[in-house]
Amino acid sequence: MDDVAEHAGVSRALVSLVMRDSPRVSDHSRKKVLASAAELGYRPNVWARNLASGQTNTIGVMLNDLHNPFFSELAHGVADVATENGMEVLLTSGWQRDAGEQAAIDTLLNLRADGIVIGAARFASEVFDEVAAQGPTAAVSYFARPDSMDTVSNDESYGAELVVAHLTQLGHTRIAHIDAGNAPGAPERRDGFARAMVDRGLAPIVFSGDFNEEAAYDATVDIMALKEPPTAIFAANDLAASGVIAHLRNVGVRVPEDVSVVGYDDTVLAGLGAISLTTVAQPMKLLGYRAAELLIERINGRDEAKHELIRPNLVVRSTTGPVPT
Amino acid sequence: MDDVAEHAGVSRALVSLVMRDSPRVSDHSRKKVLASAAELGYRPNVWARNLASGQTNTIGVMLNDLHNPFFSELAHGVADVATENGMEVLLTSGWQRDAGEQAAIDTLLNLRADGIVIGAARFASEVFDEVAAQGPTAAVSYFARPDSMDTVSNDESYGAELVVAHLTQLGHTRIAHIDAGNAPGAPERRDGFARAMVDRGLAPIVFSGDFNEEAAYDATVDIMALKEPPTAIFAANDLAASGVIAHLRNVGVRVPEDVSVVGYDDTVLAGLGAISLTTVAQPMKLLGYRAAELLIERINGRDEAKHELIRPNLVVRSTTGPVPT
DNA sequence: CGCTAAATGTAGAGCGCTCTACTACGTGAC
DNA sequence: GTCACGTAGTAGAGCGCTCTACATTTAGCG
Repeated sequence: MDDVAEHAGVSRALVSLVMRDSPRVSDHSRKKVLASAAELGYRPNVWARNLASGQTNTIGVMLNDLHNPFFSELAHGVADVATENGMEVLLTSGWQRDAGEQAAIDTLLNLRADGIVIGAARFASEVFDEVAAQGPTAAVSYFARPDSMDTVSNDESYGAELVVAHLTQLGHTRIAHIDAGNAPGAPERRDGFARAMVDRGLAPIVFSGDFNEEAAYDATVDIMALKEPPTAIFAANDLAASGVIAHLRNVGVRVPEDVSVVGYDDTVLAGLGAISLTTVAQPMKLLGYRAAELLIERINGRDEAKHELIRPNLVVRSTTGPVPT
Repeated sequence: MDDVAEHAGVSRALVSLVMRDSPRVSDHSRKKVLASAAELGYRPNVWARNLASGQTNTIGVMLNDLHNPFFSELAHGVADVATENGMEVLLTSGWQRDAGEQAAIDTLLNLRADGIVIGAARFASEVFDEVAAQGPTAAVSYFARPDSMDTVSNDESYGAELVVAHLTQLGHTRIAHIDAGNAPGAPERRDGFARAMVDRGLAPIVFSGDFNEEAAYDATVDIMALKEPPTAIFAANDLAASGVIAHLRNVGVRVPEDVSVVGYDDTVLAGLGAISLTTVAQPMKLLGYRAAELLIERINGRDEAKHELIRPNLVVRSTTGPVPT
C-alpha cells in the first residue's frame, strides 16, 4: 500500500480510501491511485483490513451436509442476499460428522464472520447458544425458539397437511406415512400428517423409517404386506419416496395406478423426468434469503430475536392419481 | 491476549507460544495459560495471527456449482486431506454464473489462502494463470497442462471406452452418444467414444446435447426418429441419461429390453432404486484427495507441475441389457 | 474581498498477533 | 569455580491496513 501511495504521489490513507470506494476522494486522485494499483498489481490484504477495521464483511455459512441439494439451495439464497449487500460468503461443512460440524463452526467462529448462518445442524442446543454468544446468528430448520438467535424454518406440518388434502381429494382414505424418527423436521411432518388425517376422521398409519432409500424400502415391504394395504404412501422425503417406488416396481405394483406416492423437499431427483415425483416443495432458497436478511438486520443492530415459519407448496407430478376403484 | 497473559502472570509471547502448541513451554506454564484462557473465554484472533505470520493455514476451494453432487464429493476429499494436515478448508461457489465464479475466486485470492483448488471452473485460461500466479494452485478437471499449476482429472476417454466395451459385449453395434458440446470433460468423452467405436469398426453416432435433462430429451426425440434407431444410448452424464429415459418411457420404449441407456458420473441419482442407471463412476473423492495432496506438496516447496489422470470404473445397474433380437 | 463551510487530503496511533533476538537460569564437564 | 550449552521465558518491532483528528484547499456568498 505504501508502494502504491508513493507511486501515485499521495498518502497511504488516500489509497485506503480509494480501495474502499470512499466518496471523499476526487476523481482525479482516484484515477491516479487506481492506475498505480493496477500497475503494481496491488491487492488489499483482507487480513490486515479486517484486523484494523474490526469487521469482516463476511457471512459464514455452516452446512451440515453438502451432498444434500437442500443445503446448496440454502447457501445459494444466502449468497444472493450477501452479494446484494456487498458482503462475501464463506462456506464450511460438517460432512455429516458431529466432529466435523464442530470443526466447521469453529473455523467460522475463529474467522469472526460478521454473522453466521447455521444450516440444519445436529448440534446440541448448547452449541447453538455458544455460537450465538459470539455474534449475530441465524439458524435454519431449528425448531427451538431461542432468544439468542433468529430462526427460519419450513412449516413442516402445513406441508403434511397439503399432502393429505391432495390425496383425500383424489379419493384416498387409507394413507400411510413413513417417517424419519427424530431427524430435524421429521417429528413435525409426522405430527402434521397425523393431525391432518384425524381432522378428516381418518386413521393415521405411520411406519418408522429414515431420510434415506433403504429404510423406506424396508418399510414399504411391511406396508404392502398388510391385509388391506394403503392406496397411498407419503414418504419422509424424496429419497425415501424413491425407495418406496423402487420396491413397488420390483413387486409389480404400478405407480400411480395402484398406489400413489408422495415425497417431501422437491429435490433435484423429484423433478427428474425418469421419476417425476409429486412432492412438497420447501422454498429452500427463500429460507436462505430470509436467514441472510434477518442476519443482516441483526448485524445492523436489531435486538430481539425473530422466528419465521415459511409455508411450502405442493408440486403435483406423475406419482399421484385417483384411488383405484 | 494481554488479558490472558496478565491473568496467568506471564508474557504475551508465552501465551502466543501456548496457543500454537509450541514445545518450548513448560507443562506448568502451559496449564496456567490454558486455564486463564478458558476462564476469560479467550479465542485467538485469526486475522491478527495470519497478518503477523503471513500464512493462513487454509486451503480455499472454488466450486463452480454446488448443486452438482460431483463437487460436494470433491470438496469432501479436499477436506479430509486438509484435516489430516491440520489445515482449514473454506469453500466458495460461483453458482453457475461466470461473474459468480470470478467473485468466488477473488474472495479466495483476497483471503490469501495458502493454496487454492479450482473445481471444474469455466474460466478462460488467463484466469487460471492469474490465480496460479498468486500462489499454489491445483485444478480439477482442467484439461490443459499448464506449467503454473497441478491438475487432476478424470480419464474421460477411458470412461467412454469402458462404456463401448460393455455395450458391444452385450451385442450392441448401433450405439449413439449424446454429447455436451464443449463443457469441461465433454470433448474428451465424445472423442473417447468415437475412438472406441472406430477401433471396433463401428460407426460413431453423435448427437449434440448438454449436461442436463432437456437437451438430452430433445436429442432422444431425434435419435428415435431415425429409420434404424440405435439399440443403446450413451448420455453425456447421469442427468442427461435421465432425460433419455424419460422420453423413452413416454413413447413406450422399454429400458433395457428395447434400448439400453448408460450415464456418466455415478451421481446420487444413478444409484436411486427408482432409476438404477448403468454409469461410469468418477472417483470424485479421490480427485479431491489428490488435488489436496498435490497442493500441499506445492505449498511445501515442490516446483515443477504435476498432472494426473485418474481412471474411472463402470457401474453396471439395470438400464443396460443384451441387444434385442 | 473576507469569512464560512464543504470538499479533499494527511499524520500517526492503533488492531491483536508472531517472530527475532536476547536474557536468565540451571546443569554438568573440566 | 568457570565456562559452554540447553531450556524457559521476555521485549519489542513489525505485519498491512483503518480510523480519528486535524490541515489544507476550494467554493459560495453577502
